[in-house]
Amino acid sequence: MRATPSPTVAPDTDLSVPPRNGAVSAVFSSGNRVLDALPPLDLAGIEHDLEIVTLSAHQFTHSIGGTMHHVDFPIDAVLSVVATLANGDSVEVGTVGCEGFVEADAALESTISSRTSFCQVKGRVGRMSVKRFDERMTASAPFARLMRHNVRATLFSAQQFVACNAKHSVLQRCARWLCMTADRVGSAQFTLTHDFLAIMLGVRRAGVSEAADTLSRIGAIEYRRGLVTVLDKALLEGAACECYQTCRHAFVTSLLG
Amino acid sequence: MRATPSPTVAPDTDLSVPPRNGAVSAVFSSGNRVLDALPPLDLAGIEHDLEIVTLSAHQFTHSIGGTMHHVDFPIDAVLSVVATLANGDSVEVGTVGCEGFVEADAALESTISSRTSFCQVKGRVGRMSVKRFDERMTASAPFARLMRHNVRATLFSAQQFVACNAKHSVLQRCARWLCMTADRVGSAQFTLTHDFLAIMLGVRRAGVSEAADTLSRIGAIEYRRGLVTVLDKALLEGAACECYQTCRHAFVTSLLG
DNA sequence: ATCATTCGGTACGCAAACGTACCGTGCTCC
DNA sequence: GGAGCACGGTACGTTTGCGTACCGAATGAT
Repeated sequence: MRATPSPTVAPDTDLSVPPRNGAVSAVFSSGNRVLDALPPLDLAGIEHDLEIVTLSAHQFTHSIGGTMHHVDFPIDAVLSVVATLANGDSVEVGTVGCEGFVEADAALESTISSRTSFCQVKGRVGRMSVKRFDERMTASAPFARLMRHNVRATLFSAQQFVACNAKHSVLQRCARWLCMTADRVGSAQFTLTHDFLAIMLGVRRAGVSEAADTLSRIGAIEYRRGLVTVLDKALLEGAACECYQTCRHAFVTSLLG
Repeated sequence: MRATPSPTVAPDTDLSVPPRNGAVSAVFSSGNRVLDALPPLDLAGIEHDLEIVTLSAHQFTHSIGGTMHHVDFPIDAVLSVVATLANGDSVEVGTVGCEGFVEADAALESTISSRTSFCQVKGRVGRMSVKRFDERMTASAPFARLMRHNVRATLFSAQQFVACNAKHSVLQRCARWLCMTADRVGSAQFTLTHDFLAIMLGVRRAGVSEAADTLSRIGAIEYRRGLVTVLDKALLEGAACECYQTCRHAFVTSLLG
């Protein structure tokens, strides 16, 4: 499931996938950083509320306007939240990996999905029913606080992308996206076609191909038929706009309570 | 304070400024639609928690990273929430009028402002201390619910702007902004320089001038040295992208409980 | 009344990104 | 092994918007 990590991606990057503890560990670890940031008492029994679901690429998890039945806490899957415009174009408005959950609405006293979400990079999520989620929001102040802080980071990120889309180049945004996703899958390698990244960024497919070519030439990535490999994370970060670090910081902070 | 309404802007537009009741009315009305959507019991005594502050144009209300001392519920002022990029450019990531409040962070268990906000169109806000805000969040479930639903609409809007900035033209975005602001000030006339709108949209000043010229030619607006007048709202809406209606709908819905 | 400043109309060349298209290659499925 | 398809490299002309600059008009200050 997990690709061989590239030596240039530190396995303990703040937002990368934490190792899941086996039976030898005294403390349960879900693999999702938000849940794992809970105090032990508030994490207690959470394994019974989580169904581990393996999502395949492009599988939908939430539909705009639909009733939200469950909340997904990604482990090594990466989900995309998209907005669909009147002409049918979809643009990614948020990416969620092990540092967050889908959807934010659940923490805002709503049971209707305000956006459509789907699996961008295949992997596992911990799935919790909205009922259980609500019960925990009510019963556990630390749980509620953590979820709300995560929503804050989600809002912050969306706001950052507003500015990013207004001001930064296609190359910068491509690099940013790849950085963010590399952190989230916790691996230097993941599947992604130019076509899909183009849709997510709201640019041409050819534009992504050009950017990918540039990033390959400088030795930051390698691209082979839908499979990206991050060869040099530092170089990739250098090509990305500051939005990568800014958003990353927002999520790291949100986990600190 | 309120300019003569243009005949083409309905005075009872959903998001426009509601009339403030005088002593003749049995029910207190704050002039902010979120607060006024509260059940009478939960609105009780709120006038003692609100200080009516008149903001002048470009006056800051919240600074990124700063401690949040108060929450502002606009009455006829319009506030802008901006993101500042590494090169110093500021881009508007949210606009708040009588349909909302600043800042969302207060409803997400945070007392640190995650963004900078300032007054875009001069007018009044109802200012509540964070302490009182928190007390009401705890004491009144309807209050908390309303605030959280408002945050949901704020997040939705930010996400919409991500897609909007990726896909819509300067003309469409200018028209959208003017529509939104006209609703929020509840008047067909307000002060705004091309320069400022350009900064907010993240485009050139000259680009806004061109768009304003186009909108003037079709008879949608009139522009005179920092003073816009919406002559034909329907025409203006026609020039705007769908994001105007989409976001408007999100906020209207958020007020319904 | 005069002056300085703010604001917006307009224009120039330029760069980024667009829409589109064509084609080769690698993969998958018979 | 061959057919069909998905994917990406590349290229064309076009459009949009950028950066910049200049100027005149309206406004406000002295």
